[in-house]
Amino acid sequence: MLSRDCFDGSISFFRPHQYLAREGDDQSHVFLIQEGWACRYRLLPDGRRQITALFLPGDWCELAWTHGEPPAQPVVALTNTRAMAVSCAQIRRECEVRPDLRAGLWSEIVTSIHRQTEWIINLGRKSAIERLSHLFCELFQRLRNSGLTYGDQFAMPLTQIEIADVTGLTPVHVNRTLREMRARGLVELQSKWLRIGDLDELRRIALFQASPSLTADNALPKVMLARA
Amino acid sequence: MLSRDCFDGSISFFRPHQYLAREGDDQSHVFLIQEGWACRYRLLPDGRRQITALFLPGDWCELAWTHGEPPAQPVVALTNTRAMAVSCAQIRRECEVRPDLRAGLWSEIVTSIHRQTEWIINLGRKSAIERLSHLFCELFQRLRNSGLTYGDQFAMPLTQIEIADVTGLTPVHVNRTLREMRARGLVELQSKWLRIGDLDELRRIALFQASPSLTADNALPKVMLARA
DNA sequence: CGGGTTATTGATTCGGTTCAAATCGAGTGG
DNA sequence: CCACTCGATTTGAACCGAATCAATAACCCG
Repeated sequence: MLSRDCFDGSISFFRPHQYLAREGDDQSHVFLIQEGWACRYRLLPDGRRQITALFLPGDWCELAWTHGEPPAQPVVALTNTRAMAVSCAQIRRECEVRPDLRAGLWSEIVTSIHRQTEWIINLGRKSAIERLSHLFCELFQRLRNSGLTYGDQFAMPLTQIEIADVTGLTPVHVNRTLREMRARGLVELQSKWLRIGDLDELRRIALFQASPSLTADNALPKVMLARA
Repeated sequence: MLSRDCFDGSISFFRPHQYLAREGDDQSHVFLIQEGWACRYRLLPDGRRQITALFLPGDWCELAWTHGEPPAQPVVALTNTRAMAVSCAQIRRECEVRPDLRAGLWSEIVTSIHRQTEWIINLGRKSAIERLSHLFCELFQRLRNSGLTYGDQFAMPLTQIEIADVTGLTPVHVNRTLREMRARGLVELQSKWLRIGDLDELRRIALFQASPSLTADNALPKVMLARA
């Protein structure tokens, strides 16, 4: 996993609600999340909010920035977060001479595109319970690939408000839907800890299809930057 | 514009509903769309459909495939389509020796990520009229950048059913919303031709923010592959 | 303890869906 | 030129999933 490898960069810490990047910032570095969760989002003028990506341990926070593109949206920590700041210039420099690194970064960005595509399907065509089921399947899979699940459970720091902002629902309806899911034995969510009651059924409801590259697990060429 | 440059590859033609790629295909080439529209989509078991990307003239159809990743979703032509098939192997080869090409492809993929992110916001948090307004703003901007608009009009081959599959609505409600938009003088859509009545108002309703890289227009490093 | 988020539940409303049917338009063939 | 078809568009009516409004309870942290 990415987070266990050695990279060159300084370690940064963030508190909940603290910005990793603001819209339009001149971002000279990207982050490799080591611990904690962060998200990027868009706030509409009237207060509606949509979270457009979740960053979990092992994720790169915004490879898009590496080539000079400024952040299109703010990125904010959801929990206490530890991340390594890696210089964009360094990444570009290393990429010049290391085809394997280029391939690895490419692969990471393709993965993030797949995830976004799934979110589009989720938001466009699924019911509330399908959306929540999908979200939990995705989180379980991502965290499991990073060794951050414990049996059928994992730490789930999102509030119901944040879950609503991911799934395009209202907090009230998230609450009701969670109650139903609990009643049906699908999942149990309490004190920031999520237990999967019935993974198969959850996947079925979510219409979840494990992405090929993730089932053939860790087949993804993993990105490494040698310590300078 | 991409479509006017010289690339190496054979020209393919597709009829509406014909596949450019199927899910999981071993895709040895990508397409540079020269004329016509295509889309990628997911079909849910019960028939619900969500279109997850639109490919217009000048677009690469699925740079994600270049590094061996098979298509995660089918891509189908929406109109008669002419496209150049460019070998993935050739792209990878050229990338090895041409940093400018790498940068160009990177920039293209970042643009597509931004578009996907906007769709997530659209589907997650916007009303029907806001979604349609956004879609039309996006199409207008993309086509204008390719010189395919004529004053305040452009060819819009999508049926209302397809518009529904893009915006996550039902065809019936798309129809009603279009009627309202027509009544308010925002847009007029007839016989596959769309006229923008009030672009400023349309943008305001859509909560549309022109992407920075697109307003600084054609500032994007344009991708070129020399004819071999 | 106290104040502020977060979670929960009820009542009501509403945007959008669903079902149904009529209309329109472009082909196609007689 | 007309009859016929088939898809796309348009409109109506009833319904429903989720939003909204409102109020309380639980929790967390300083």
